[in-house]
Amino acid sequence: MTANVYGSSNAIFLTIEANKENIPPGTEIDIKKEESFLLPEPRGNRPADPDTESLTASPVPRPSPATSQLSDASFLSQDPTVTNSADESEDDPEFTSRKEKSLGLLCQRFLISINEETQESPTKEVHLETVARKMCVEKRRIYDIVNVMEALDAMHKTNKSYYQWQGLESLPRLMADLQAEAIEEGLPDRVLRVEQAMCSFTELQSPRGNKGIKDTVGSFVSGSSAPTTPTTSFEPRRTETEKRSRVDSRDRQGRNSLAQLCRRFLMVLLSNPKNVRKVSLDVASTVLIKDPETEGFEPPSRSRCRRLYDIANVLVALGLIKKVHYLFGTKKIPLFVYCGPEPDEHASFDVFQSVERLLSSPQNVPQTPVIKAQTDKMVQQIAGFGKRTLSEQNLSKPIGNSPKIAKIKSEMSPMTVPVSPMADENRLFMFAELAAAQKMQEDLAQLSRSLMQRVNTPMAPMTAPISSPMVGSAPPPLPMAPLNLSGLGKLPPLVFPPTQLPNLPNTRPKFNFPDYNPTQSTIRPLVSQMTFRPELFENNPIPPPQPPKHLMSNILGESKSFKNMQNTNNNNFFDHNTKSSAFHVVVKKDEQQQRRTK
DNA sequence: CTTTCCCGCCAATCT
DNA sequence: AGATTGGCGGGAAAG
Repeated sequence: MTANVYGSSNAIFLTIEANKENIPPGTEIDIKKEESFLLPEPRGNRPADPDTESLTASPVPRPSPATSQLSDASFLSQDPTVTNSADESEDDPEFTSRKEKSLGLLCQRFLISINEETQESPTKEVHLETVARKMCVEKRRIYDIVNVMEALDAMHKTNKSYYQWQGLESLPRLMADLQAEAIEEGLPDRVLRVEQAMCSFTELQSPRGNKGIKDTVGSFVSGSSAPTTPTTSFEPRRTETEKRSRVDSRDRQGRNSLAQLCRRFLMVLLSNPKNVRKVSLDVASTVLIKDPETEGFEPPSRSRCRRLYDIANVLVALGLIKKVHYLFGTKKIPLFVYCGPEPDEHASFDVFQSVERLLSSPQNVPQTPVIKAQTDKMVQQIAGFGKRTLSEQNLSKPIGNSPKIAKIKSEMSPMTVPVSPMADENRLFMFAELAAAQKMQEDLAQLSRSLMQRVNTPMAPMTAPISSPMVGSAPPPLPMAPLNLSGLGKLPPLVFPPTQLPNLPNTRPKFNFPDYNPTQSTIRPLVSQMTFRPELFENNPIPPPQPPKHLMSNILGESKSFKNMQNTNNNNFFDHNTKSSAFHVVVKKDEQQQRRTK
């Protein structure tokens, strides 16, 4: 009696109570698509913004011709799962849903526009005004995207309102740089500390008290860190204040600028080894926004975090990261998972292909007729663009003679890239890997190995490189290994659950992505199940956690939910009769819509 | 209710 | 001084 269905027309989730024994807390589920790709919710009458209207120059009149008509609510019918929500079917031709205006979608349209613009300009220069006009958005919005593009070295300013498009082919290299920079800066270390601090917050809040051992539920987030680059353990060699700012000096306060934030965000993700590159929103925001020395581990203010959403939306649109949710008790903790190109100085990346695939996926394409037509067009253009401009260096010869808009369904180019049996959704996000796959595949193990050596850190009980093929019945590698990091002597050890993970069938293909393996994902926690030992935390330089102010997921303020939970559900954190069981699995529910009643 | 994030004010910078 | 950029946070939509 703990499954509850919720969602809207475009995304339905089924919350199922999981078995505490079988499904580790924090099981990663979801696969909820990013909003940018969800279909717009037809909402009827909008209140009609009282104030805003008048004053602000709303440069962008109404909905763009392209999107204006998505009034058509008929698309709703196409999702049979949608049974609830009586709020649909309202349509107002005038009304543009919020989702249509999302930064993510905008970003994709931006790419299209850039394409068109650069076609006429051999110098690849684009005029922002023009682009903005073409996209029917106000210039301000374009800046958000441009800033991120700048951070990715995809474009740079040449003149007033003019930017030169440089493309994202060198993204792998950029990633390699960022990764190196992150390591130099000791970021992995920092991330780890923040995670541990968060962990302690969580721990303390456990209504069960924290004496226990296995009391950490859903533990902390961000799954990342640990094995992570054994990277840890290096003192921030501050030798590089200079390279710190690759984003040109014009950026205002640097640290808080969108561009800077974007790069650092990627750095945080890249602080982890392949396949374990994920961070929670709160950890990310704390690491990125707060000052390591002076601001402690309290998640930053709400407003300071908003930028992170902007960045994430753009990165999602580019297919560089995806967003999933990790369930922690009643909360869904957002995790950002890196799925961009593997850092590699020599590889090349094809964003357009990425976007193409992204858009080609029926699951990510809003299926409203209008939107669909729109995205189809985008796909076409992108396909063309990609061919024209990236042809040579395209690593993805696989698609060679492929149809421009290949409907990349479930079996998306299995012939070109070794793909493990994974859910479509999962596979969808692998496109970036796929782009550079073939070659990379062979180098991976080696790369990661060399990286580790380079960092020269003891690799504790981690028996095999994360990227190594799964072997027979060996238990899948945990995303985190017991820590034994030289630089963290003062940090309390993290203890893993003693229980053995069930063996997996030994039929796994040679090349797989543990993080995305459906089978595995149900038995292995995305984020560790580490147990935090407060008693070992004593001499820790890290400021002891203050009275918890928030839940993991609620970095933006106090968590009322949690308070309630503390008060009312105090003695049974795992109360299975509560809607908020600590163990829930959110399953994207597309096919069967089992509304359960309570 | 909480989370996400669009919108546009307005200040810092540039021309 | 006017124009560009872009930090920032209010508040509404979405969940």
